[in-house]
Amino acid sequence: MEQQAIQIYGQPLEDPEMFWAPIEQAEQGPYGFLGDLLLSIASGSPRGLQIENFGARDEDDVLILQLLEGPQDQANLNDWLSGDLHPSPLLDTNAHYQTKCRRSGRRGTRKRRTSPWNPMFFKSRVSREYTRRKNNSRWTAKVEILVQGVSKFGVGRWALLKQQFFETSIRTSVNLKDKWRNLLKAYQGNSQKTTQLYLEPSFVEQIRKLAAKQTYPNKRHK
DNA sequence: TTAGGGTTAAAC
DNA sequence: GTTTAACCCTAA
Repeated sequence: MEQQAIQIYGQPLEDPEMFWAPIEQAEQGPYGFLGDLLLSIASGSPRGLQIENFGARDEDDVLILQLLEGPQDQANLNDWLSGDLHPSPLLDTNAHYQTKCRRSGRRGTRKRRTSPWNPMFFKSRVSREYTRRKNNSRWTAKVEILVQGVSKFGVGRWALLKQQFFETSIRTSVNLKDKWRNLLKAYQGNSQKTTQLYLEPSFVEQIRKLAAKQTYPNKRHK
């Protein structure tokens, strides 16, 4: 089957797996953000376009906006990128970020790496760090669901947990596993004084009990 | 698919 | 400069 090359600002997109960029929401939320626009690409062709919410709303949920399946979708893609369908700060995301997305005060949702989505970027080689790493959105309320899932399925059943408890979440099964490991590091045994995430003491106790009952690491489940 | 070491950016 | 937590890599 023929594959239409994807173009952004007239530049052919090489072969990244994914790009992301912030998009503004029409009505201002706490951070003037609706979320991140993500373009998934597989084997040189667009596979999906979605919004990844974070900050302003539930940072874990993913809203699939549109699946890009046919050649006609290139037009839709261009509309999205040019801001015809949605206001987008793609041309100067850094300024956008600095002025609108900065949080002050103690700890909060982590900032994301500034989006590389601009013409300059596309003229040069696409680097791995920008295409692969989606860094640092903080876990918040969903930690409770993670613990609930672990208590139901046990430690190590991450794929099952993902399927049952985090179906629409951006968190992957590996993310869930990593988060559990971090929770244990933070709350198991020793001091809690350097822990960044505050959890209710009773909730911390719950984690400790689970950890004691079922130590990590655990043996593999196929 | 999971366990566990490694890497990174934010927080301190 | 050090620590924390999110994310990456990959053998088995």
